[in-house]
Amino acid sequence: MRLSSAFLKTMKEVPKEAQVVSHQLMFRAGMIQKLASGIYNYLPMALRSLRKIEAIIREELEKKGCQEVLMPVVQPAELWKESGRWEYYGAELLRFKDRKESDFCLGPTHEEVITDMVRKNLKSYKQLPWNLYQIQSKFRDEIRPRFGLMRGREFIMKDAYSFDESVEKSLENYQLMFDAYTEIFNRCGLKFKAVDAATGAIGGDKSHEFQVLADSGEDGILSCSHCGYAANEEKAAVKKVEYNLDSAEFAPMEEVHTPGRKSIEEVSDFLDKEPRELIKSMIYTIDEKPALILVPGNKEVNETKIQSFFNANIVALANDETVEKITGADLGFAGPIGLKEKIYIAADYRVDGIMNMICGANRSDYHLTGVNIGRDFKPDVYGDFIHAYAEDDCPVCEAGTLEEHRGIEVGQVFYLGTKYSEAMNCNFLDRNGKQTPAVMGCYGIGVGRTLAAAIEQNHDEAGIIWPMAIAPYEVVIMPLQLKDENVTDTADTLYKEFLEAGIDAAIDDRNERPGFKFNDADLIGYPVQIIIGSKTLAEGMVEIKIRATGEKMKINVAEVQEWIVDFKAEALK
RNA sequence: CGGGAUGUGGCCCAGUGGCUAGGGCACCUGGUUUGGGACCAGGGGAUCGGAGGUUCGAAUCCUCUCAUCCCGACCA
Repeated sequence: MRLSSAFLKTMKEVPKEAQVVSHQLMFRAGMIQKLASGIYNYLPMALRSLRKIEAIIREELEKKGCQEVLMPVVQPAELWKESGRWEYYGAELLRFKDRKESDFCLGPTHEEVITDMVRKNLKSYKQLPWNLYQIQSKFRDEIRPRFGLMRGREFIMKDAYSFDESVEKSLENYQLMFDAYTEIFNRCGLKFKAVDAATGAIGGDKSHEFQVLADSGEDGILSCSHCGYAANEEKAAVKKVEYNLDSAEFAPMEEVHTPGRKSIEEVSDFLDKEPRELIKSMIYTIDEKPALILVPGNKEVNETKIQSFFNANIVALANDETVEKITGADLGFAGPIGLKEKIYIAADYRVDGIMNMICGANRSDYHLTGVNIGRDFKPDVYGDFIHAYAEDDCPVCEAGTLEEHRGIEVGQVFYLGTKYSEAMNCNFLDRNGKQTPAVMGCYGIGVGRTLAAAIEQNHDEAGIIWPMAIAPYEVVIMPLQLKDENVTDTADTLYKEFLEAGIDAAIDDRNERPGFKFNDADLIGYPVQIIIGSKTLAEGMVEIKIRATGEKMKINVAEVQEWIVDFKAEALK
């Protein structure tokens, strides 16, 4: 590319709306332009990098036997009604009607469409496995788009869907994709962690996220200091046995007057007890059915864990009216004993270890003390319902504690099971001639977010520092004195040689002063700058600057091409 | 959706009742420059987010509205 005619405008100043580094640098380097909130034009520099990421994705997926397809952005409501998601996907799904008043939506993801596509072709187990992917624009009407390409509304995503005849085969596919993702992000030059993850609205019950480590990341990751355990903080398990207050014996259960004391702090202060001796009793609505969740008073309820434990679509705190109806008391005095309505009681494992606990009495201004599981009540089920935090003990090994990092989720793999294939009758004849739903997995990579994450992880005060594999151009040739024909001729010759040698080269032939070109080159972040100046060239040399290290060297003109080919090969290893 | 803030040329900002709305960056022309975002001179570009109102007079005050950003809730 000759920069003199490039569609490129760099900026010294940052638009004030750009808050994170990747957003600022992409603006300044002339890579993106905002069209509306969370909706961007990708300019040539950005698109070149995006295409390179896509090429890496395609290569690695094809290696694993995936096949590329392309599905529509516009999807009919019927399919979404069939899967049940038309109702509960919520406002993030952008819906509209066509001229015949039929309902449509812009695809935020493609489980419905692919399942429909596959069921029309799938007859026999002999056809499987299939793993189909596409790279395409998605639209999600995010409540609060932010941080440029990190959380846009329209964004480029690679989504893949696997179909297998059995759970075992599906999990094999899951592992193949896990491995492919590891390759892909390694090749993109990113430092990342694969972590246990919650499944959210996609459904299913096994998932990993690929998190690029960066302080600006929106996700918290907890990983063990000792073993390999790592999980999204919303999913991170908590070690099972933690509390055993070890009281000598059961105390009698008594009702105590606690006027106006509602919160854990208020009650524990008032009764002069530790928060961990109290039981936090929260009434949740889980897919519209109320349930009581019990956790130790010093812990926080984790709604994500409740959602996956109950395999629920929607989990929310019950409204005040519901709580008062169920407890027969004001808000703040709920407990497991004496509820006016019989509802499901789910207790965190750690509640089991607490003796002579304190909880709400289901009577306004009263709490119960000396409550004991077994004698006074019994939960319907136990589970892990609390938030994990940094410095908690590792749930897996004996030695480690959890450490927190920030991460940018660039990819996620899900084992789905038969959630969609059953809802949408995506069946095949198995080895015994029986109709069986296909076992599915789905796998996403945010392509634009990967680009943004790469910048978050690779930049300095001057600008972007592209990893070689995803740089828009691998090298920029910078003739400094355009009036010196020796300089311009040498630059042109090298430029042609580079292109012939398969090097992505740009030539900065703009009539600008050297300082301007240096700053632009640093900002745009070409991995290598070839600087051609009259004085050095008179000695038959050109100067090379390596962006990542700042290292500069002089090299004979005749050796430049070989050098750059070698340097690129080394960088891509 | 709750809280906070901001809309003045492509970008950053000044102007908070009074003349023809200013500066810097960017852009165009001419000249001088040419190894880390040059300098001088000239020039083009704005119905001050939009609508309504108050006023002799509104970018400035009031009402409504739209858009954008931040925090939260929410979210593969």
